[in-house]
Amino acid sequence: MSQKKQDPKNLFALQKEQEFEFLCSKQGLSQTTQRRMILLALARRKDHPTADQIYEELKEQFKGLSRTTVYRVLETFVRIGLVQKTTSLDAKARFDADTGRHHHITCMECGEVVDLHDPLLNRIELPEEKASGYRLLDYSIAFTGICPQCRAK
Amino acid sequence: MSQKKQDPKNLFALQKEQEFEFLCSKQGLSQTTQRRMILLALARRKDHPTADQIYEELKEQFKGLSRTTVYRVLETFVRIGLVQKTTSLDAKARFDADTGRHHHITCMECGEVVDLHDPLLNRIELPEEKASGYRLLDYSIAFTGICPQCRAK
DNA sequence: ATAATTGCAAATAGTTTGCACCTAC
DNA sequence: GTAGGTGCAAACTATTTGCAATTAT
Repeated sequence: MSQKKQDPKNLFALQKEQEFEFLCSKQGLSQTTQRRMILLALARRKDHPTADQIYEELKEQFKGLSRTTVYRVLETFVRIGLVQKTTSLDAKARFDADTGRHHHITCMECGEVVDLHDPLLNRIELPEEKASGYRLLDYSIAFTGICPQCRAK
Repeated sequence: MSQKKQDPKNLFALQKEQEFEFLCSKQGLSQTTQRRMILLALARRKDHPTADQIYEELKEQFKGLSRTTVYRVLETFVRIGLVQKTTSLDAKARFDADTGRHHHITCMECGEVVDLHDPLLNRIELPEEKASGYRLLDYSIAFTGICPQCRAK
């Protein structure tokens, strides 16, 4: 698979591509066509696509592309810090009987989630709707960290 | 299925049970044994279990319980506001090429996620480690709201 | 009585894995 | 040349759905 690309690369995408090249060399990862395409497809979008959405977007132009590769490449990108996942480590739904405003800490190592109650953090005022166009209802702060057990290791 | 319960109900669980009874009457929902058990199991825990974890915990004591019911009951609880989901509406992994600190708005209706860049929101200081025991690394604020398209409806 | 709820089995969706072939370095 | 990367098919895990049987009100 090899293909000329006529992508409308915006500045951000260009920047990401450089970061990609740098990180690949640094970590000894191959700069494959698939990785480049997947990164550019993601960088070009302003929403937060799922692996499947990226695959659907690319499969037309890049016939041989496999869904598996998209999943694998995206995980690699997360690992090297080129991309981030916006949902929890393991994408299972988790439930909480506490419906009051409170915050969560997710351990980066083991994925466990605990509550954080801190009145100081409940005073954030909802940003103006102007920029987003959304009607904002509530918020919750998602902290990432390392839990005591995992720190001990 | 019907069973006496000798649960170590803490205050919070007791409170939740009352809220459950109130919401059920108000919304014309049946107060089934399953619903009560699932709610108490969740309220008793201080972590954020998945539907499967709740099912695994309960299946010993309540032989006939079905995994399907646990999934359904938890979704019902979320719908009536008795419980909240800590992960995104659809638990698929979503990716973002922007790895700088920024925040997200998720539409409650359609599940779409967009970025929110607001320097004022980047000044939250990481709470002390004392309470949690976690080493905190970063955070992201998850706003919930209704997107412009869904508002229009 | 009757409408809501449950359990079961089967379907679906998202994601991961094993392995042979391919490609970047 | 060779280690790493990819594609395919098949496995797996989380979740949902159709439907008949059961239960709450």
